[in-house]
Amino acid sequence: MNKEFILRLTKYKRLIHKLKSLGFERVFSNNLGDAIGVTPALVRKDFSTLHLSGNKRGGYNIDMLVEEFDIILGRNSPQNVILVGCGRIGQSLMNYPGFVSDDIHLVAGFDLDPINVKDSTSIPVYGMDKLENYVTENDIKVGIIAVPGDEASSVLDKMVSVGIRGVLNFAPVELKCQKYDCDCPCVIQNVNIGLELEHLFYQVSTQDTDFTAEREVKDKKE
Amino acid sequence: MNKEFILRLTKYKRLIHKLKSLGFERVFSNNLGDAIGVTPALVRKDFSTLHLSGNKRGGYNIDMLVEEFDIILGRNSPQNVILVGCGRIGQSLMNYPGFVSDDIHLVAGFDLDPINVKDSTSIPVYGMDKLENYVTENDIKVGIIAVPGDEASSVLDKMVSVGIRGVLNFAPVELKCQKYDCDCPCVIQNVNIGLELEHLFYQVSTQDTDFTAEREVKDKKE
DNA sequence: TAGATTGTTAATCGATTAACAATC
DNA sequence: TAGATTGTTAATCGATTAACAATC
Repeated sequence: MNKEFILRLTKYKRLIHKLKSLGFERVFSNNLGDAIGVTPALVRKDFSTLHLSGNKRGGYNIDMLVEEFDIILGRNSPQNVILVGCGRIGQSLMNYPGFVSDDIHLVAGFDLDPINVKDSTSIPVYGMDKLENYVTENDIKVGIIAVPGDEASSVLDKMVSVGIRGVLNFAPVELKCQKYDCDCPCVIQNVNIGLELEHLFYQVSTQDTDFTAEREVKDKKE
Repeated sequence: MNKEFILRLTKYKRLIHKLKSLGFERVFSNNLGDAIGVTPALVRKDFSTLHLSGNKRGGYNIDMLVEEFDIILGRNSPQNVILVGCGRIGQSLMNYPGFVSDDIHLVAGFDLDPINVKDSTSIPVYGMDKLENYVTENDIKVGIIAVPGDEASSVLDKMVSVGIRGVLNFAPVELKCQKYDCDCPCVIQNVNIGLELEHLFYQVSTQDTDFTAEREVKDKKE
């Protein structure tokens, strides 16, 4: 539900997998908290919310956690993703090494431009007309958009209409799913590189300068 | 300070620029709130925090807002960024169209591998040995990391040591600035594509299924 | 047993919102 | 003036944390 909460889940899961590979058999809430940067109380609260229980003295069983987190995070169903837009950004995603280690499979690419429709990599690239069939036949739920900004919105509509429920958008426009409004059946995550950089510039410029000082002055007044 | 707050600032700024280009001369807190999806009260609070004041009946002056936001977000100093790692991801960033529209200038690339050191695009690519000189001479504060995961950490150290204060990391490892600990002089923003996709899978899988239901049952008990 | 750790409740904290006096 | 909008205070809300009883 909550974004921070989901982020923690993913971190727990990764950490737990690492601990298991190191041979740990149990772990305490304070270890987990230290490692992901939260208080032990929050770890226990989160686990309690997820109905994961530990032993009053022995902490949490690693094997149980691994198993439960795989269920919670849907790791037992295949993590298949398609990509729409196989230009430069799309092509680098097809070669992104992070997917392999995360057990996410980029299974197919789609593109309007026939120039990009080729099997230059190990991932097949089809024309947009094949999208609907592929998605329904392979029960794909998540897709990546890597098309130019002006095509992004219509590509999104198309994807939603064929059944995609989650979208990671790299096009430099902020996409929202408007069709079904609030009750939108598609989750969209925008990765806006320009926006991220603007954040950074702002943070760097205010890191140790007047703005912080101004706020402190203001805070003291209160 | 607050991440949400900074995100809003960037949204305000973009919106205000758009409104100015449409010929608006003033705008009200409720217009701004509607457009960026927050309450008018929060808009007024934010503006108040930033010492931006409006007229009791005439709203906020667009020209004033444009000018002030450019100052607040550091838009009057050049938004120059360097890139370390000019492999596939790096190269697609060099061609990323979002930078142009955001007025961010990717001014140079650096790479360890001499194969990537060439001027294939309009942006020059240097060897890593040139990094320090370039950064100091051009007073660069922000950089992008697009190297393989196992090189990311040492590249970060190098960048921080030559004076980079903000980093956008595309390597599939979560980077933290450890050297100076909490008092870290470098802000790091990790763009972890695998993590984003995992979020999506999780959200899609729980969108309308048991987990939400379970929580609701639990909430009712309370 | 004594010590340690969970699970949960109540307190805290911070961000957002509602409400309204001030005023253009 | 009457109406509309700001600026700010107090209330609300939700998430995090502290604390501690239960218990292994």
